Amino acid sequence: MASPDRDVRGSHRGYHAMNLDDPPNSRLFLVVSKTTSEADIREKFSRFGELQDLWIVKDKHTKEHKGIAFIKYARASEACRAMEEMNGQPLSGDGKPIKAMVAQSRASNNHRDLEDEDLTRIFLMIPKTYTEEDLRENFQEYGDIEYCSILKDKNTKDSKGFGYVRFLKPSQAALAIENCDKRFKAILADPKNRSSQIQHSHMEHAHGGYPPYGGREGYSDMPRMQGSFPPSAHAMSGDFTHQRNATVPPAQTPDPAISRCLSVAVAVGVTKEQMLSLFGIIPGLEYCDVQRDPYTGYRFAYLKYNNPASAIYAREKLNRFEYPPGFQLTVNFIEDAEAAASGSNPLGMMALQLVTAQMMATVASNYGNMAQGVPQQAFNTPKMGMATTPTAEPQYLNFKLPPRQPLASQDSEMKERLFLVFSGMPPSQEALTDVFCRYGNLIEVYVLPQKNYGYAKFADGDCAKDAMDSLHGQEVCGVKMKVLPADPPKDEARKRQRTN
DNA sequence: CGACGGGACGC
DNA sequence: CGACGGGACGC
Repeated sequence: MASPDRDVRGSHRGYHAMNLDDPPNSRLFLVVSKTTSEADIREKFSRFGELQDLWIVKDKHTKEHKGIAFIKYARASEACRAMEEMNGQPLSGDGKPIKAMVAQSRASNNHRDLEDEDLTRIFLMIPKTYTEEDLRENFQEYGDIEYCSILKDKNTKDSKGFGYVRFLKPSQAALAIENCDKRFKAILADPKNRSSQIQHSHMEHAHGGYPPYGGREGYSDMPRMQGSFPPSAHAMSGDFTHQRNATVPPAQTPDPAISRCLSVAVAVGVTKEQMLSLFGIIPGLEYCDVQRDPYTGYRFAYLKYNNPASAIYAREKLNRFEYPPGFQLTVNFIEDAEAAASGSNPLGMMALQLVTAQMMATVASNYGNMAQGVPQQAFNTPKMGMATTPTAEPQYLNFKLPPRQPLASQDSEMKERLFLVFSGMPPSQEALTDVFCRYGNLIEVYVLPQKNYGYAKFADGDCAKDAMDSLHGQEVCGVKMKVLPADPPKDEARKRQRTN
């Protein structure tokens, strides 16, 4: 018979246990025939994802079926897919097409129908050096991109570090928001050009009502003259920015766990095939892939041998090897995360993602050091385009730091936060990152703009304590630094997420 | 046209 | 003393 109802059984419990607007746009408003039952809806809608709530609106007293239902999915992408597939389809016997639309948030009293235009454009923070093409290359994996645009200073043309990506379908934008690197801080963009948009509703966090708008004939914010307009999959713009990979630092020798897996920081344009032929010289190579950090654009290869000896030998022979000429490979051991996931395919996928995240973190934690011993001019070329522009830091501190350690994943839970105070102009974020990562499990360190203090977030309490014990009172780049346990964060309501 | 549900379980 | 980051689109 029908599918089991494990998720919706006892929908009242669910209703009270869950925030209906979390995540935003995960709820659908259905207009159906008055004869449609819960079972009818469940049968048709459960295939799109985890149905967390299902409710048919009935008159409070007469219990009359009003031809309206609300369903909630775990994810906005599921809700959007269901809408895209089911809107306009007949559901039950009478054959009348139903309506399926993303529901307005419960907090909002606005009942304007949400249009695709409201749901297909995302807004995100990007490195200042990102181009529209970089954005496209990073986000096309989530769907059909209509265009990418980056906000730029009118006069200097410098990127302001914000961008927009317009997808063709709401589900694609939702997938991008759900799955892209956290550093993008991607959210659904507020619809543009909704004339006299209510900017400041009296309601606290409601985003206020948008007056109705006319017409769906194309979106008015579409940049004219977008280079690669039709959504296509020619990502070969390999020319993005990786000069700096030519200058990767020496590999971290100290005591990385010996494993069969290696990461290799590589230059722009290096292909999987090239890596295969290079590392395939050593017998036992069983996996090779070249990937790119979606945020920084760093490119690196992931290699796995079928035995540790081969991996050790490969690193021995190829670390700092010049390839291609003029570029030095940086080869490091990384954890064999796949071993932890015993067997099955989905687990293998997760493991690979873990490995990937770790590699990215490793590269990220290395870049602060990349400028060392490198001709400064290498960073002044217009094509440079990395996330940040490090300045040469001959030595951060007056003692020898422990070896670099990979950053923790951006998703990991913060276990400890340190409060940093500088006696003068704080060192760059890159330098600080490179210093604090040495104690392991660093998530992020940042300094508040125009201030002399900042925070270092760790995914591990012991690592944070190590960092504090070692770094408190030290001079970093000539600036005295205090490192103290941070007070609990001021709990302001959550970062704004548009909920309509 | 078609917009919001009473029932919780544990400090 | 030193306490909480960065968010919006020409006309």
